[in-house]
Amino acid sequence: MNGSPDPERESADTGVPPGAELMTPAQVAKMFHVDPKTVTRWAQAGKLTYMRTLGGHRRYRRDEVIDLLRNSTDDE
Amino acid sequence: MNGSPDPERESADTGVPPGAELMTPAQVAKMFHVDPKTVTRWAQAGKLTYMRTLGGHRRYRRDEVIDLLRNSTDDE
DNA sequence: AAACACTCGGGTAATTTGGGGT
DNA sequence: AATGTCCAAATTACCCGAGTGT
Repeated sequence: MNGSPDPERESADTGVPPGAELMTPAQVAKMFHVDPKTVTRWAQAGKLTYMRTLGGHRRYRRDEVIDLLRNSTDDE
Repeated sequence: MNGSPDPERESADTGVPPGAELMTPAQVAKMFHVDPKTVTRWAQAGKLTYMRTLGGHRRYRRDEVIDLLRNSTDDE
């Protein structure tokens, strides 16, 4: 039989470090209470880092959004 | 100083060459923050190479997924 | 053998994209 | 300069029942 016990049946380690999780435009838009289109403009303006799905949709980094939200939520 | 435990140990056990490890649809989906079904569409569209289990389930190359992720990142 | 999570298909809503205009 | 809305096309998300689990 199998000598190995079962060290790991389902490794959840996708290689995605904490803070690198991605968000959809709608998610970010709701956090700022703005239109998703506005979030897109921020991304295009280079104010927000993003990556794209293979279909071309943008995905935003959660940690960066949180950081931006902090800076804007606190009246500078 | 090395905080990293050890990124991979399966290759030593299975004899699979580095970078050739396979990922499930759910794993890939989490990395892109999309639905597993979407990953399937990418595969069907030829945007992602895949193998199949004997039962017909798709498996993706971690190597290629990581590369696609890095290339789609708009980080300058 | 049974149970549970995940994936397979298809089909149909909801979201996103890009450009243009207020 | 910055934001919200309208449009059409494309992409993605959720629904189901049935099969897989290197």
